[in-house]
Amino acid sequence: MLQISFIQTNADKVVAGLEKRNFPDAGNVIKKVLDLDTERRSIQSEHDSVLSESNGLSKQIGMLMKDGKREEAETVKAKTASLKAKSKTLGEALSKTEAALQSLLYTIPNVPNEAVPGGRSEKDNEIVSNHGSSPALGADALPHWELVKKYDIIDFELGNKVTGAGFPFYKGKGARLQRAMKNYFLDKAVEAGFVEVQPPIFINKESGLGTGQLPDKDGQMYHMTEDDLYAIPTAEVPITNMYRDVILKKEALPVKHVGFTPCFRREAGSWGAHVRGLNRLHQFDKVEIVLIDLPENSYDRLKEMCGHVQMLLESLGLEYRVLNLCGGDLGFTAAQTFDMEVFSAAQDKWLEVSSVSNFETYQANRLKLRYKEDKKTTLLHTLNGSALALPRILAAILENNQTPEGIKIPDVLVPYCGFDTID
RNA sequence: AGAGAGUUGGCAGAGUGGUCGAAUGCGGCGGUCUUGAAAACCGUUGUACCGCGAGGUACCGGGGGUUCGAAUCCCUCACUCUCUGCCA
Repeated sequence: MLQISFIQTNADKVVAGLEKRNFPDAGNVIKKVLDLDTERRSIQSEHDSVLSESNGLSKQIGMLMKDGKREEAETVKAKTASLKAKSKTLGEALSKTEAALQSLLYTIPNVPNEAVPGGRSEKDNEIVSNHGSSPALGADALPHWELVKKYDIIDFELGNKVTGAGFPFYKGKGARLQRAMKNYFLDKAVEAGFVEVQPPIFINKESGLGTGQLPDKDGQMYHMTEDDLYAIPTAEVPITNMYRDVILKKEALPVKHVGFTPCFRREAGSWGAHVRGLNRLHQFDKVEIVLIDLPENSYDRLKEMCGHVQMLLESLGLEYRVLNLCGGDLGFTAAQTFDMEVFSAAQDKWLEVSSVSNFETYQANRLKLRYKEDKKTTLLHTLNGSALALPRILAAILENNQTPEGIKIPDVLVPYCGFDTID
């Protein structure tokens, strides 16, 4: 969430930023925040001074008891009653105000970076660049959901039977190709200096709050009520939360991690005819890169991470484009996001395969992730990106590389697969 | 899952109702000494909030309670360890 100190000194900037996101009634919401904060401070001052007085009396009582002056102690004790009542009232008022401020802050998204274009929806995203090209497919070209049937490499019906829609089975060369991509993506990230981790795929409430999935996206995660755990929607959550309540030494920066996990998304309300096959799933595999660094470096790091993702896409020979997300399409916690979309030729569609974001201090403030220098602690910047999400890459490879002889596996994956054609 | 024992500052580890935000040791930082280093010695060393400041408040696993006063007593939850059970 946003830092209250930042809002205090940059109220206009915050309001303007929120308006760029089309956040409703930004001016009034920010005013409410500032009012609550003023109230909080005045209550705390008063509360603290009552506590201070009461602490003083308690100490007096202690000393009197020690000296055996029991009666004098009783006299002082009588004085504490009114203070106690006062401190109780003030304490309750303080918690109430703090809670109100906190929950209001939780509803406020991050302020977009200046380079984020204005706009309402994905239609307004800025296309930064186009790369590569897709093959001209014949009229008989099949979309991937037909191809996977033809070669029997993914079984959606079986998934329906065993679990439900959006939980496919990968079979034979389909499963092996998934495994190949996973290993290839992990190896490339490790080469780029990301330290591999294999995190838990369930997380607790604190972690959900730390990276901002809670309370904002409560309904989008699978929730196991028996143990009050959530299935992760992305490895970002457990990996970034490794650093919750951590004060890093400056020398430890940048922190770079990569992890492979399945990701679980309920996708409530976003199901429909336009999301066929692998385009949208409840469970999918993803390799995620996470980076933590000093505020002054974070936008350079964002570029580096985008560069890494682009290198992967180029090595796979896929046509892709880079989008600078507009304010209206930006995720709740992000200050700036670049999406990478690959062209899936047979369905004639761009598929988002990576989303690389800088959260600036928004997550760090919730996580209490800081670094220390000369006795001063400062919030760090967190970033993450997909590198990459597997199913949509698979969809594009299947469609773009289909030939009469079968589906050609990109050269870089052949050593990982052990075969060069799916036929 | 059952029984028992625990959870204290970066780490180790005292502290069982009152000047305890917390002894001591180690580590870290600064200094003295040294050609340099080590050793020794001296000093310093948590986080957040409020306050212009002086200073104040809170935090001893989380939450709640008893009390004028809680690291210390009570309740509750989580986690760790030991034994038993179960299990990839």
